[in-house]
Amino acid sequence: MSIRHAILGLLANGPRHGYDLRATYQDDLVRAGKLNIGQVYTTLDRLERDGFVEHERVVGAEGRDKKVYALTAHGRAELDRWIAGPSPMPLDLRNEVFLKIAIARRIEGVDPQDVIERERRACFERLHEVTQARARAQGVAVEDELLLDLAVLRLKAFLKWLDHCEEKLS
Amino acid sequence: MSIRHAILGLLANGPRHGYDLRATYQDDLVRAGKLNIGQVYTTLDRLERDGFVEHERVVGAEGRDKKVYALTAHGRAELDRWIAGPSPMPLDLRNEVFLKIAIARRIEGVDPQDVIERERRACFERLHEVTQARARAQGVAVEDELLLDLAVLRLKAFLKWLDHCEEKLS
DNA sequence: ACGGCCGTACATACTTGGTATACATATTGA
DNA sequence: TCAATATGTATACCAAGTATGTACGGCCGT
Repeated sequence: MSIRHAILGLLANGPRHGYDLRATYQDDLVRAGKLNIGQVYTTLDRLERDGFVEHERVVGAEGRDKKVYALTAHGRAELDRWIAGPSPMPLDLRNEVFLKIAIARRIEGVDPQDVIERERRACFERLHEVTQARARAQGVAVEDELLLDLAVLRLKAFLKWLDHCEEKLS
Repeated sequence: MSIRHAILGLLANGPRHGYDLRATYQDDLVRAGKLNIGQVYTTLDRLERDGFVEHERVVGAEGRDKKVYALTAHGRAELDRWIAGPSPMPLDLRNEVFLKIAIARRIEGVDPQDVIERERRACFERLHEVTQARARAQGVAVEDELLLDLAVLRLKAFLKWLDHCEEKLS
Protein backbone atom coordinates (compact mmCIF):
# COMPACT_ATOMS: atom_id res chain seq x y z
CA MET A 1 0.00 0.00 0.00
CA SER A 2 1.21 3.44 -0.75
CA ILE A 3 1.27 6.33 1.60
CA ARG A 4 -0.50 8.72 -0.78
CA HIS A 5 -3.89 8.48 0.80
CA ALA A 6 -2.55 8.60 4.32
CA ILE A 7 -1.06 11.99 3.49
CA LEU A 8 -4.24 13.21 1.82
CA GLY A 9 -6.15 12.07 4.88
CA LEU A 10 -3.86 13.87 7.30
CA LEU A 11 -4.07 17.05 5.23
CA ALA A 12 -7.87 16.96 5.38
CA ASN A 13 -7.66 18.43 8.87
CA GLY A 14 -5.51 21.35 7.82
CA PRO A 15 -2.20 22.19 6.13
CA ARG A 16 0.98 20.53 7.34
CA HIS A 17 4.58 20.29 6.30
CA GLY A 18 6.49 17.11 5.50
CA TYR A 19 8.25 16.50 8.76
CA ASP A 20 5.03 17.12 10.63
CA LEU A 21 3.10 14.70 8.44
CA ARG A 22 5.53 11.95 9.25
CA ALA A 23 5.38 12.67 12.98
CA THR A 24 1.59 12.71 12.97
CA TYR A 25 1.46 9.49 11.00
CA GLN A 26 3.78 7.70 13.42
CA ASP A 27 2.50 9.17 16.67
CA ASP A 28 -1.20 9.30 15.93
CA LEU A 29 -2.48 7.64 12.77
CA VAL A 30 -0.61 4.34 12.70
CA ARG A 31 1.27 4.15 15.95
CA ALA A 32 2.91 0.84 15.20
CA GLY A 33 4.11 2.08 11.83
CA LYS A 34 7.33 3.73 10.75
CA LEU A 35 7.47 6.12 7.86
CA ASN A 36 10.66 6.92 6.03
CA ILE A 37 10.96 10.68 5.75
CA GLY A 38 12.32 10.48 2.24
CA GLN A 39 9.15 8.81 1.08
CA VAL A 40 7.07 11.60 2.51
CA TYR A 41 8.80 14.23 0.42
CA THR A 42 8.77 12.24 -2.81
CA THR A 43 5.10 11.41 -2.28
CA LEU A 44 4.32 15.06 -1.65
CA ASP A 45 6.13 15.95 -4.89
CA ARG A 46 4.01 13.45 -6.80
CA LEU A 47 0.80 14.58 -5.16
CA GLU A 48 1.65 18.15 -6.12
CA ARG A 49 2.53 17.11 -9.67
CA ASP A 50 -0.91 15.48 -9.91
CA GLY A 51 -2.68 18.55 -8.54
CA PHE A 52 -3.83 16.97 -5.28
CA VAL A 53 -1.89 19.29 -2.99
CA GLU A 54 -0.11 22.62 -3.23
CA HIS A 55 2.53 24.16 -1.04
CA GLU A 56 3.40 27.51 0.38
CA ARG A 57 6.78 28.50 1.71
CA VAL A 58 6.52 29.58 5.34
CA VAL A 59 9.32 31.19 7.29
CA GLY A 60 9.15 29.79 10.79
CA ALA A 61 9.73 31.78 13.94
CA GLU A 62 12.95 29.82 14.42
CA GLY A 63 14.34 31.02 11.12
CA ARG A 64 13.95 27.68 9.35
CA ASP A 65 11.56 27.82 6.45
CA LYS A 66 9.06 25.07 5.85
CA LYS A 67 6.98 23.98 2.92
CA VAL A 68 3.43 23.81 4.15
CA TYR A 69 1.18 21.63 2.04
CA ALA A 70 -2.59 21.95 1.70
CA LEU A 71 -5.23 19.86 -0.04
CA THR A 72 -6.62 21.25 -3.28
CA ALA A 73 -10.26 20.71 -4.23
CA HIS A 74 -9.04 18.00 -6.55
CA GLY A 75 -7.15 16.39 -3.69
CA ARG A 76 -10.16 16.49 -1.42
CA ALA A 77 -12.25 14.89 -4.16
CA GLU A 78 -9.66 12.15 -4.55
CA LEU A 79 -9.67 11.52 -0.81
CA ASP A 80 -13.47 11.28 -0.73
CA ARG A 81 -13.46 8.98 -3.73
CA TRP A 82 -10.90 6.74 -2.04
CA ILE A 83 -12.79 6.57 1.23
CA ALA A 84 -16.13 5.94 -0.47
CA GLY A 85 -14.84 3.24 -2.80
CA PRO A 86 -13.83 -0.29 -1.87
CA SER A 87 -10.19 -1.22 -1.41
CA PRO A 88 -8.73 -3.81 -3.74
CA MET A 89 -8.74 -7.27 -2.19
CA PRO A 90 -5.70 -8.84 -3.82
CA LEU A 91 -5.82 -12.58 -4.32
CA ASP A 92 -2.21 -12.92 -3.27
CA LEU A 93 -1.19 -14.92 -6.29
CA ARG A 94 2.61 -14.75 -6.03
CA ASN A 95 2.32 -15.83 -2.41
CA GLU A 96 5.86 -16.63 -1.33
CA VAL A 97 5.05 -19.72 0.70
CA PHE A 98 2.85 -21.16 -2.01
CA LEU A 99 5.67 -20.60 -4.48
CA LYS A 100 8.11 -22.30 -2.15
CA ILE A 101 5.88 -25.34 -1.82
CA ALA A 102 5.23 -25.51 -5.56
CA ILE A 103 8.94 -25.34 -6.33
CA ALA A 104 9.78 -27.88 -3.65
CA ARG A 105 7.40 -30.31 -5.34
CA ARG A 106 9.27 -29.90 -8.62
CA ILE A 107 12.81 -30.32 -7.32
CA GLU A 108 14.37 -33.63 -6.41
CA GLY A 109 15.73 -33.97 -2.92
CA VAL A 110 13.40 -31.42 -1.34
CA ASP A 111 10.37 -32.60 0.60
CA PRO A 112 7.45 -30.16 0.40
CA GLN A 113 6.20 -31.47 3.74
CA ASP A 114 9.43 -30.24 5.33
CA VAL A 115 8.84 -26.83 3.81
CA ILE A 116 5.32 -26.73 5.21
CA GLU A 117 6.54 -27.80 8.63
CA ARG A 118 9.21 -25.11 8.73
CA GLU A 119 6.79 -22.41 7.65
CA ARG A 120 4.32 -23.58 10.25
CA ARG A 121 6.90 -23.26 12.99
CA ALA A 122 7.90 -19.76 11.85
CA CYS A 123 4.26 -18.77 11.67
CA PHE A 124 3.65 -20.04 15.19
CA GLU A 125 6.54 -18.04 16.56
CA ARG A 126 5.29 -14.93 14.83
CA LEU A 127 1.82 -15.54 16.21
CA HIS A 128 3.29 -15.81 19.67
CA GLU A 129 5.09 -12.47 19.32
CA VAL A 130 2.02 -10.76 17.99
CA THR A 131 -0.17 -12.21 20.71
CA GLN A 132 2.15 -10.76 23.32
CA ALA A 133 2.13 -7.37 21.62
CA ARG A 134 -1.65 -7.59 21.52
CA ALA A 135 -1.79 -8.20 25.25
CA ARG A 136 0.40 -5.16 25.89
CA ALA A 137 -1.86 -2.99 23.73
CA GLN A 138 -4.98 -4.06 25.57
CA GLY A 139 -6.84 -1.02 26.86
CA VAL A 140 -4.20 1.42 25.65
CA ALA A 141 -5.48 2.41 22.22
CA VAL A 142 -8.35 0.80 20.38
CA GLU A 143 -6.75 1.22 16.96
CA ASP A 144 -3.53 -0.47 18.04
CA GLU A 145 -5.67 -3.35 19.25
CA LEU A 146 -7.48 -3.56 15.93
CA LEU A 147 -4.32 -3.68 13.88
CA LEU A 148 -2.88 -6.44 16.03
CA ASP A 149 -6.19 -8.32 15.96
CA LEU A 150 -5.95 -8.28 12.19
CA ALA A 151 -2.44 -9.66 12.33
CA VAL A 152 -3.58 -12.45 14.65
CA LEU A 153 -6.52 -13.42 12.45
CA ARG A 154 -4.31 -13.44 9.37
CA LEU A 155 -1.66 -15.61 10.98
CA LYS A 156 -4.27 -18.06 12.26
CA ALA A 157 -5.81 -18.29 8.80
CA PHE A 158 -2.38 -18.96 7.37
CA LEU A 159 -1.68 -21.71 9.87
CA LYS A 160 -4.98 -23.29 8.96
CA TRP A 161 -3.99 -23.14 5.31
CA LEU A 162 -0.65 -24.78 6.02
CA ASP A 163 -2.44 -27.65 7.76
CA HIS A 164 -4.71 -27.90 4.77
CA CYS A 165 -1.73 -28.00 2.40
CA GLU A 166 -0.07 -30.73 4.39
CA GLU A 167 -3.19 -32.84 4.21
CA LYS A 168 -3.91 -32.30 0.51
CA LEU A 169 -0.33 -32.92 -0.57
CA SER A 170 0.26 -36.03 1.51
CA MET B 1 6.94 -10.93 -3.46
CA SER B 2 9.50 -10.85 -6.15
CA ILE B 3 9.95 -13.29 -8.94
CA ARG B 4 13.64 -13.92 -8.28
CA HIS B 5 13.19 -17.20 -6.50
CA ALA B 6 10.56 -18.43 -8.90
CA ILE B 7 13.13 -18.12 -11.67
CA LEU B 8 15.86 -19.78 -9.62
CA GLY B 9 13.41 -22.57 -8.86
CA LEU B 10 12.50 -23.09 -12.51
CA LEU B 11 16.16 -23.14 -13.52
CA ALA B 12 16.87 -25.88 -10.96
CA ASN B 13 15.47 -28.39 -13.43
CA GLY B 14 17.69 -27.30 -16.28
CA PRO B 15 18.67 -24.25 -18.33
CA ARG B 16 15.96 -22.13 -19.92
CA HIS B 17 15.67 -18.87 -21.75
CA GLY B 18 13.58 -15.88 -20.72
CA TYR B 19 10.51 -16.37 -22.84
CA ASP B 20 10.41 -20.01 -21.84
CA LEU B 21 10.68 -19.17 -18.14
CA ARG B 22 7.66 -16.95 -18.38
CA ALA B 23 5.65 -19.57 -20.26
CA THR B 24 6.56 -22.27 -17.75
CA TYR B 25 5.70 -20.00 -14.85
CA GLN B 26 2.27 -19.19 -16.26
CA ASP B 27 1.39 -22.60 -17.65
CA ASP B 28 2.83 -24.80 -14.95
CA LEU B 29 4.14 -23.20 -11.78
CA VAL B 30 1.44 -20.65 -10.94
CA ARG B 31 -1.31 -21.27 -13.41
CA ALA B 32 -3.50 -18.43 -12.19
CA GLY B 33 -0.63 -15.93 -12.37
CA LYS B 34 0.50 -13.60 -15.07
CA LEU B 35 4.11 -12.59 -15.49
CA ASN B 36 5.20 -9.53 -17.40
CA ILE B 37 7.92 -10.55 -19.83
CA GLY B 38 9.88 -7.36 -19.18
CA GLN B 39 10.21 -8.29 -15.57
CA VAL B 40 11.66 -11.66 -16.46
CA TYR B 41 14.52 -10.10 -18.41
CA THR B 42 15.35 -7.44 -15.84
CA THR B 43 15.24 -10.06 -13.09
CA LEU B 44 17.55 -12.31 -15.08
CA ASP B 45 19.94 -9.38 -15.51
CA ARG B 46 20.02 -8.80 -11.77
CA LEU B 47 20.42 -12.49 -11.02
CA GLU B 48 23.34 -12.60 -13.40
CA ARG B 49 24.86 -9.45 -11.92
CA ASP B 50 24.69 -11.15 -8.51
CA GLY B 51 26.26 -14.34 -9.80
CA PHE B 52 23.22 -16.57 -9.36
CA VAL B 53 22.81 -17.42 -13.03
CA GLU B 54 24.89 -17.24 -16.20
CA HIS B 55 23.83 -17.27 -19.82
CA GLU B 56 24.98 -18.72 -23.07
CA ARG B 57 23.95 -17.52 -26.51
CA VAL B 58 22.27 -20.30 -28.45
CA VAL B 59 21.39 -20.11 -32.13
CA GLY B 60 18.06 -21.83 -32.53
CA ALA B 61 17.15 -24.05 -35.45
CA GLU B 62 14.75 -21.37 -36.61
CA GLY B 63 17.57 -18.85 -36.93
CA ARG B 64 16.51 -16.82 -33.89
CA ASP B 65 19.12 -16.75 -31.19
CA LYS B 66 18.21 -17.15 -27.55
CA LYS B 67 19.96 -16.46 -24.28
CA VAL B 68 19.82 -19.65 -22.30
CA TYR B 69 20.30 -19.17 -18.58
CA ALA B 70 21.61 -21.74 -16.12
CA LEU B 71 21.98 -21.79 -12.35
CA THR B 72 25.46 -21.31 -10.97
CA ALA B 73 26.58 -23.09 -7.80
CA HIS B 74 26.00 -19.83 -5.99
CA GLY B 75 22.49 -19.64 -7.42
CA ARG B 76 21.71 -23.19 -6.39
CA ALA B 77 22.95 -22.41 -2.88
CA GLU B 78 20.72 -19.33 -2.75
CA LEU B 79 17.73 -21.39 -3.87
CA ASP B 80 18.40 -24.02 -1.20
CA ARG B 81 18.83 -21.33 1.44
CA TRP B 82 15.54 -19.74 0.43
CA ILE B 83 13.63 -23.01 0.50
CA ALA B 84 15.12 -24.06 3.81
CA GLY B 85 14.53 -20.74 5.56
CA PRO B 86 11.20 -19.32 6.68
CA SER B 87 9.39 -16.71 4.64
CA PRO B 88 8.81 -13.31 6.20
CA MET B 89 5.35 -13.01 7.74
CA PRO B 90 4.64 -9.30 7.35
CA LEU B 91 2.37 -7.76 9.94
CA ASP B 92 0.52 -5.79 7.30
CA LEU B 93 0.91 -2.50 9.08
CA ARG B 94 -0.05 -0.07 6.30
CA ASN B 95 -3.16 -2.10 5.69
CA GLU B 96 -5.28 -0.02 3.36
CA VAL B 97 -8.63 -0.71 4.98
CA PHE B 98 -7.29 -0.05 8.45
CA LEU B 99 -5.91 3.24 7.19
CA LYS B 100 -9.23 4.11 5.64
CA ILE B 101 -11.07 3.46 8.88
CA ALA B 102 -8.53 5.38 10.93
CA ILE B 103 -8.75 8.37 8.62
CA ALA B 104 -12.53 8.24 8.52
CA ARG B 105 -12.55 8.50 12.31
CA ARG B 106 -10.50 11.68 12.12
CA ILE B 107 -12.49 13.48 9.44
CA GLU B 108 -15.79 15.19 10.01
CA GLY B 109 -18.70 14.10 7.91
CA VAL B 110 -17.42 10.58 7.31
CA ASP B 111 -18.84 7.70 9.32
CA PRO B 112 -16.31 4.92 9.87
CA GLN B 113 -19.18 2.44 10.20
CA ASP B 114 -20.16 3.26 6.61
CA VAL B 115 -16.61 2.56 5.52
CA ILE B 116 -16.64 -0.79 7.28
CA GLU B 117 -19.98 -1.68 5.74
CA ARG B 118 -18.79 -0.85 2.24
CA GLU B 119 -15.61 -2.85 2.64
CA ARG B 120 -17.61 -5.75 3.97
CA ARG B 121 -19.84 -5.76 0.94
CA ALA B 122 -16.85 -5.59 -1.43
CA CYS B 123 -15.18 -8.40 0.50
CA PHE B 124 -18.31 -10.53 0.27
CA GLU B 125 -18.50 -10.09 -3.47
CA ARG B 126 -14.87 -11.01 -3.85
CA LEU B 127 -15.41 -14.06 -1.69
CA HIS B 128 -18.29 -15.08 -3.90
CA GLU B 129 -16.15 -14.79 -7.04
CA VAL B 130 -13.30 -16.72 -5.49
CA THR B 131 -15.63 -19.42 -4.22
CA GLN B 132 -16.94 -19.93 -7.72
CA ALA B 133 -13.43 -20.08 -9.13
CA ARG B 134 -12.58 -22.60 -6.42
CA ALA B 135 -15.52 -24.80 -7.43
CA ARG B 136 -14.35 -24.72 -11.03
CA ALA B 137 -10.83 -25.73 -10.00
CA GLN B 138 -12.07 -28.70 -7.98
CA GLY B 139 -10.38 -31.85 -9.12
CA VAL B 140 -8.50 -30.15 -11.95
CA ALA B 141 -5.21 -29.26 -10.32
CA VAL B 142 -4.39 -29.56 -6.65
CA GLU B 143 -2.15 -26.48 -6.62
CA ASP B 144 -4.82 -24.29 -8.16
CA GLU B 145 -7.14 -25.50 -5.42
CA LEU B 146 -4.61 -24.65 -2.73
CA LEU B 147 -4.05 -21.12 -3.97
CA LEU B 148 -7.78 -20.46 -4.09
CA ASP B 149 -8.27 -22.06 -0.68
CA LEU B 150 -5.75 -19.57 0.67
CA ALA B 151 -7.65 -16.71 -0.89
CA VAL B 152 -10.89 -17.95 0.65
CA LEU B 153 -9.39 -18.31 4.12
CA ARG B 154 -7.86 -14.86 3.89
CA LEU B 155 -11.10 -13.22 2.81
CA LYS B 156 -13.04 -14.96 5.55
CA ALA B 157 -10.51 -13.83 8.14
CA PHE B 158 -10.83 -10.29 6.83
CA LEU B 159 -14.62 -10.38 7.03
CA LYS B 160 -14.31 -11.55 10.61
CA TRP B 161 -11.98 -8.65 11.33
CA LEU B 162 -14.41 -6.16 9.79
CA ASP B 163 -17.17 -7.47 12.08
CA HIS B 164 -14.78 -7.10 14.96
CA CYS B 165 -13.97 -3.51 13.98
CA GLU B 166 -17.61 -2.60 13.72
CA GLU B 167 -18.22 -3.89 17.22
CA LYS B 168 -15.21 -2.32 18.85
CA LEU B 169 -15.73 1.08 17.26
CA SER B 170 -19.46 1.35 17.93
C1' DA C 1 -0.19 -14.44 -53.58
C1' DC C 2 -0.18 -11.26 -50.07
C1' DG C 3 -1.61 -8.80 -46.08
C1' DG C 4 -2.63 -9.18 -41.43
C1' DC C 5 -2.42 -11.43 -37.18
C1' DC C 6 -0.29 -14.36 -33.84
C1' DG C 7 3.66 -16.61 -31.55
C1' DT C 8 8.48 -16.34 -30.36
C1' DA C 9 12.16 -13.67 -28.54
C1' DC C 10 14.73 -9.81 -26.37
C1' DA C 11 15.35 -5.00 -24.83
C1' DT C 12 14.37 -0.58 -22.83
C1' DA C 13 11.91 3.38 -20.81
C1' DC C 14 9.11 4.63 -17.25
C1' DT C 15 6.55 4.70 -12.77
C1' DT C 16 6.09 3.66 -8.07
C1' DG C 17 7.32 2.32 -3.47
C1' DG C 18 10.80 2.27 -0.41
C1' DT C 19 15.64 2.90 1.96
C1' DA C 20 19.68 5.37 3.09
C1' DT C 21 22.06 9.34 3.38
C1' DA C 22 23.45 14.14 3.08
C1' DC C 23 22.83 18.67 4.63
C1' DA C 24 21.67 22.51 7.77
C1' DT C 25 20.26 24.69 12.14
C1' DA C 26 18.48 24.87 16.92
C1' DT C 27 17.89 22.91 21.46
C1' DT C 28 19.17 20.30 25.31
C1' DG C 29 21.76 18.05 28.64
C1' DA C 30 25.97 15.99 30.81
C1' DT D 1 31.48 23.38 25.96
C1' DC D 2 30.61 19.84 23.17
C1' DA D 3 27.98 16.06 21.74
C1' DA D 4 23.68 14.19 21.05
C1' DT D 5 19.02 14.96 19.66
C1' DA D 6 15.17 17.25 17.30
C1' DT D 7 13.60 19.87 13.35
C1' DG D 8 13.49 20.27 8.53
C1' DT D 9 14.34 19.32 3.44
C1' DA D 10 16.48 17.03 -0.44
C1' DT D 11 18.62 13.59 -3.26
C1' DA D 12 20.62 9.22 -4.83
C1' DC D 13 19.72 4.73 -5.23
C1' DC D 14 17.38 0.19 -5.72
C1' DA D 15 13.78 -3.24 -6.67
C1' DA D 16 9.38 -4.47 -8.55
C1' DG D 17 6.32 -3.95 -11.96
C1' DT D 18 4.05 -2.08 -16.49
C1' DA D 19 4.04 -0.73 -21.17
C1' DT D 20 6.09 -0.49 -25.37
C1' DG D 21 9.35 -1.15 -29.22
C1' DT D 22 11.59 -4.21 -32.37
C1' DA D 23 12.45 -8.12 -34.93
C1' DC D 24 11.26 -12.50 -37.52
C1' DG D 25 8.58 -16.41 -38.97
C1' DG D 26 4.47 -19.12 -39.67
C1' DC D 27 -0.37 -19.53 -40.56
C1' DC D 28 -4.84 -18.28 -42.37
C1' DG D 29 -8.26 -16.09 -45.08
C1' DT D 30 -9.59 -13.82 -49.30
